Amino acid sequence: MAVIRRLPRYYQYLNRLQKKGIQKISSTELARMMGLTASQIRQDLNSFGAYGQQGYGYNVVDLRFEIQNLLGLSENYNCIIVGAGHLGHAVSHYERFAREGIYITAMFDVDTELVGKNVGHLPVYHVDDMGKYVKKHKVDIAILCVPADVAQGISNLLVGCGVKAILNFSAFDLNVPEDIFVENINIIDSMFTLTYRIGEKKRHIEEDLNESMFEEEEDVTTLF
Amino acid sequence: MAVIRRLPRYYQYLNRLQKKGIQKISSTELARMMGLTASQIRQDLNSFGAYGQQGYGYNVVDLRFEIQNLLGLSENYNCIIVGAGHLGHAVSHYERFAREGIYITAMFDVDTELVGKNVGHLPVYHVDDMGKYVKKHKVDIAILCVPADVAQGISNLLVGCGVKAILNFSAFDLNVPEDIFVENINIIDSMFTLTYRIGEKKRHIEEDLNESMFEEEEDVTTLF
DNA sequence: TAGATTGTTAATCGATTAACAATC
DNA sequence: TAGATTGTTAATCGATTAACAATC
Repeated sequence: MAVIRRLPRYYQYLNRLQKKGIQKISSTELARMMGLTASQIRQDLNSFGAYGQQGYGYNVVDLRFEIQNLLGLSENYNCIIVGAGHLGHAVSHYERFAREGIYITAMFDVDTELVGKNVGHLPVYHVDDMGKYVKKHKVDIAILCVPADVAQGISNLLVGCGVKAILNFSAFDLNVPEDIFVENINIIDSMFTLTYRIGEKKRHIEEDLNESMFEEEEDVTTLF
Repeated sequence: MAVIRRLPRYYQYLNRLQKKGIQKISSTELARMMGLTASQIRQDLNSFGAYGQQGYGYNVVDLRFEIQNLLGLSENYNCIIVGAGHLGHAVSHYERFAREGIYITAMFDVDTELVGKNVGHLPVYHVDDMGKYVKKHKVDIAILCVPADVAQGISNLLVGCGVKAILNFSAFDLNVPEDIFVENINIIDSMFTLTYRIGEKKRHIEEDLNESMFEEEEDVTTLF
């Protein structure tokens, strides 16, 4: 799992290298670029198959292609956004998804102000019609942009009608059967790791200050 | 670091328990709720200080308060959003931040259509005025909602004028001095871990099919 | 062939889990 | 006191790093 979470980043960097027209890359060079160790990169890539060539390095185009395959990006995916609020709205504008074969085809909401209208190029339907839509269009992935208090209910609906995976932006830990994949993006929690680190740094500085004050005191006693 | 990433979740669950009026919680019970082991919870909490009481468990109110402090949430933070596009717009509507003392006070963009206007209750200023604003208002945290190709440039500006931490929504790995904290939220990458898992499952199913076909063949040979 | 760099094994490190003594 | 549950040490597990033989 630790390796899998690095795969999209490998893919990102290889895309850029390819765009720059760079043909080969060594684990050492890629490590330097990505802030990893060369050893880890070789270990990671090798765990999926020997994509490199001794004495040469990795062929950028080939490796990019292999990782694209590993990430399942040679397939197409149907996708919906549930929750047509600001966040759903924002995600609907990510053009990158379509370029990787991930097609967002509709949005769902309960707000009658929104239902029937279009958000960007996407139609907004009522959540009541979601089950039928998901089955008819064989939706693979749902992007959940609803408030925490309705997230579990919506999730149950989605699972019930055959969605395979959920990208969950709600601040609620969904309970799903183990064959359904959930990826959580929790903006609040991410922010809290920042406030933690700012606070921790502050505590350290205060500690150091106290220590140096203590040292001064010791110096004073030494005087007597 | 692994523990720190769990802290916001502990905080979340303890908030809910407190709201429900539950007064004490054992590591076993909390573990069940959160899908962790009781051992891990005791280890985690103990690494910050002995907040529990043997034979009783953890006092919900006290523990919640301790974790709130650990997360630095007894302090206030000034925060800006850079990039007044859909995503910046969406984040500006997160009311939870203000309730935890994280005050978003302004947005910045280069789009002259947006500059001077208001997005929600937030004024949108030009990025050229960002440095002055950050210094004047002692901005601690910047939420970066800009395209990948300008992210590093904006990051340099922010670091240069004294921002302590960046919540980075751009699909670009920022290069910052080591005393600046960056938390990445990469929606595309998160999506790719889902497509990976869907693809992996598919591969497993195909494998199993091949195996059972192979077994059948063996059965046939046994017949002769 | 010599140089470079992978693939792979072994060593290290860190995080999780198990176990139980301490103690409320 | 007995029961419950933490705090803490030791054992296990997994992930990262180091090292080097294989080989292009």
